[in-house]
Amino acid sequence: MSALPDLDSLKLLVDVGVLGSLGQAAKAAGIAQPSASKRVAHLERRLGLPLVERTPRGSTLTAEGRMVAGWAAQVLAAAEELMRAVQAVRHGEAAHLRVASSMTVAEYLVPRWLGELQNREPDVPVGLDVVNSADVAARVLAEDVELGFVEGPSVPEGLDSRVVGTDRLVVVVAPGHPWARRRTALRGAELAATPLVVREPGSGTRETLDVAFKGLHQASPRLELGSNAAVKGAAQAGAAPAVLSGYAVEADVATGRLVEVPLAGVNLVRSLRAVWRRGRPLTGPAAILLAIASRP
Amino acid sequence: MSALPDLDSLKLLVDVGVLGSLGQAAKAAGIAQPSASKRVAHLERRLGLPLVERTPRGSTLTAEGRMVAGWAAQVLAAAEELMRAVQAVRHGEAAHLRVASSMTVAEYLVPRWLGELQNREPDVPVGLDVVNSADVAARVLAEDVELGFVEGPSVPEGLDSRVVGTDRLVVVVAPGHPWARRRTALRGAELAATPLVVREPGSGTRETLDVAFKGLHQASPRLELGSNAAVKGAAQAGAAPAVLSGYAVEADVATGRLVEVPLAGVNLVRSLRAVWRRGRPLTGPAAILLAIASRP
DNA sequence: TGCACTCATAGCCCCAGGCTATGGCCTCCC
DNA sequence: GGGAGGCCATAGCCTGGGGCTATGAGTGCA
Repeated sequence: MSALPDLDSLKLLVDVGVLGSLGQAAKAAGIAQPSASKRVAHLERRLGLPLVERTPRGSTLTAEGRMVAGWAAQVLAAAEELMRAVQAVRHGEAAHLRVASSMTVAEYLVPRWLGELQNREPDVPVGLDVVNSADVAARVLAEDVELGFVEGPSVPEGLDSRVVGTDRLVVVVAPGHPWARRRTALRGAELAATPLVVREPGSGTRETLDVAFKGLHQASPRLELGSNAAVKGAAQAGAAPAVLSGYAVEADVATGRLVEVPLAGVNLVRSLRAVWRRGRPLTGPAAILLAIASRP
Repeated sequence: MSALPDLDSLKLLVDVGVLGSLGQAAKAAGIAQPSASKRVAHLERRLGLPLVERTPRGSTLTAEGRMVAGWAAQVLAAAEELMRAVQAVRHGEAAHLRVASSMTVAEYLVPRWLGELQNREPDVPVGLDVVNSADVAARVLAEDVELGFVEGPSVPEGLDSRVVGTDRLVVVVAPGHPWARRRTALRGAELAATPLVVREPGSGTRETLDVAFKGLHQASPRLELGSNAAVKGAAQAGAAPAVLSGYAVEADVATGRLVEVPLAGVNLVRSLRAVWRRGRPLTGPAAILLAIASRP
């Protein structure tokens, strides 16, 4: 495990690239120029690459520096997404806009929408509750929150809704698992009869899966775990195939930590919906957020 | 700018979730238990959320903790991708497998492929050269590297190739720009006649653009910049519309920092190809990497 | 030739975060 | 009932990374 970099230093590097000098980047970071100088030098030592070309009239990134800055920007974007989501979770009380969401949507999509909302309306504090789908509906009905996001096809009575996306449950295995090399699509019956690593009963993911398996002979799960991360971990360790939201495994499949198994004959697509109280048209920030979420 | 979190602490949090106790997570991180205890407490204070439920027989994540751990996992994945890529760039000398790639592929796709290669063949040090497309071809021909990745349709003589993906140049503007609200697709002629923020001549991105504009009346660029990050920055600042690889702006569009403008009547799709010396079939790690990259 | 800008070095200082040692709490088992 | 063995938190010590200021060297411009 090759010690992780330090986000502040990465930010500094990116800023050097954008601003053209160590001193400017230091100012942007709120530190003195020599500190920035030292930090960047430290980063160069740690990565073992020359990153910055110093000249008496400014600094530019080396070829390596530009590459590293590109990757660093990705890391920073993810970190900012985290901070945004945390803000929203924390500001539950004082928020001008209150949103409730079930887990998958909250984890992978809501932070992005909130990011754009913040771009357009920087002054609106947003509160985010993450609960299960049934509770989302209850909160919207109780007018605890203006807007909710839920998974699954059923829209509880008393709510208006709009589809804002779709999620596909996928089957993933560790790269070493026999199914990783499978060329023929897996049939629903075979999947149902296999002991799987799955989310716990009551979660939206599990419910979708159980509905899809209705009528098939279904083996008991190999493991039931309470978070997407735990399920992924178990699957990576090779315990058994796992079934998870496509959003949750996107990055892992892209980087090869998990392999997606092709699937046929079983419908694991579910729509993601925004819901709000019927006959109570959305206004202000809630309307903007819905518009953002509805965009293709 | 709300101070960035610390990756080691995030890793610790994720590990607590997976391993079920602070002490275990501490051991995994190579630190003593009280240190981990303090770090996690510190993280909780900083984010303003209770993250961990401590009991005398272990610790589990709270609801908030599971959410934060989910986002943290995304950040950590991006950071690991960075470290992998840095390793590959640095190990240029001693590598058993040498790869050259042009910028866009190197920045957004190669680290992922290398990640999977490392999963399958942990002991192969990989060297990565990032140069422009012409140089990639030269290095492959000179047998400096076994495998190259280039953008664009032209395959230089003497090379075999396989398409491993496609990239689409997209037009993006700051959210405040008039085009951000445009409903009708932009025509090629209008785009060509607009002063744009673009990459420098000689870059693959610029070349593709110039080819697509051939025959149209073309305005001179508003700005020419040497990296995708710089172009994005200028576009975000509202300078002018920018044209960039879809991979480069994916995250920014998703989070609303940039808005993609629909485009019609001009072909900005280019294929990404793996190239190798003709008549020199790939073997060993190079063959595996090609197989990984070729996967849909 | 001075001024304005760049960056690096030197030297000081402080606290964040590491460590060990200890104690409370709970469960399991003898 | 009473260890034993997990868990965690607190206390107190110590070190080093990384902050700061002050300064000097290099370059370009007026």
